[in-house]
Amino acid sequence: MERATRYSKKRADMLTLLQSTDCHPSAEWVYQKLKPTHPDLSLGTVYRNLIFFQNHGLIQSVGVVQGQERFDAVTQPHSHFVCECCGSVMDLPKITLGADLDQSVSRQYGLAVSRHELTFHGLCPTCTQSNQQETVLN
Amino acid sequence: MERATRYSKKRADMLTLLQSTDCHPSAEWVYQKLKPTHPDLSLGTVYRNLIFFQNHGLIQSVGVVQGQERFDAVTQPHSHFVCECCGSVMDLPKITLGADLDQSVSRQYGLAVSRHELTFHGLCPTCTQSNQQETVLN
DNA sequence: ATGACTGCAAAGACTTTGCATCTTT
DNA sequence: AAAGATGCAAAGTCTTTGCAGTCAT
Repeated sequence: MERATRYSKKRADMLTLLQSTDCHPSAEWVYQKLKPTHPDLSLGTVYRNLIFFQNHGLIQSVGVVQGQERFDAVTQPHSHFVCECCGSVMDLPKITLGADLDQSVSRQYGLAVSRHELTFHGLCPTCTQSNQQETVLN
Repeated sequence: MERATRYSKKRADMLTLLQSTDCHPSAEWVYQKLKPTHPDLSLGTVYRNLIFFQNHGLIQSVGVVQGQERFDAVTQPHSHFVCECCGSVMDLPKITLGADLDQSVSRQYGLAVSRHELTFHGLCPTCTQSNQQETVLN
């Protein structure tokens, strides 16, 4: 038995918002962005709809960055870069590994692989620059 | 100015423990394992030492799985598999991408890449089996 | 009318932190 | 003796959840 799903303006706007940004939002970010147009929005609703979208395959978790879970509405395969300093997450669309890798791992290790995630860590241009300035100043 | 570091039996035992397991422990796991030999151990100390080890390059975070941060004392490059059902994390030593990939991303995107992480998601053999049993029973 | 969706606030889970005490050097 | 390491408990952050009211169908 599936649970029926009904229309909700807030949910609809939330999905549109998620699909129109590439910043890999956190719950808090979504909440703040929607607050102006939906003054009575609740953070609980944001969390509940994030779970809803995940269950329906509309978004995926990109993982937890600096304590906050981040999400991505892009379903095409691509990699991510996470800045260890400011926590920004960016897409690396050119870097892909191919879905056959999942099958290869499945076979080699006897696992039921459903997806993979390739994430690079380091410093974004902005943070690299401010780190250098710090070095000069000290 | 660096802060001096002094010997501590608890810290030493904690590192040994981390280095002698491949289960990618959480803070809680470490705490429970050390409790028998260190009855007065505090969870705060575990967290503080995990940060200490990270700062000294002795362990790395594998990310947050089902709400808990997991760590790895293996420094050689390798990939991971995370079971979405039970949260177990296993090494995939045969699957590596080569460090030149980091440099390639650095050049292509103008980022200071320090490392990458390749993680596969799916169901481990145990959970695959119990899921099938459920299906049969329903 | 039914049942899904939401706001609100409380509760939960994990992690961090302040302070007094103990330990290493 | 000085300064790092720890225990304990309180506080902090992010997320989940129960319940009553609201809204879509």
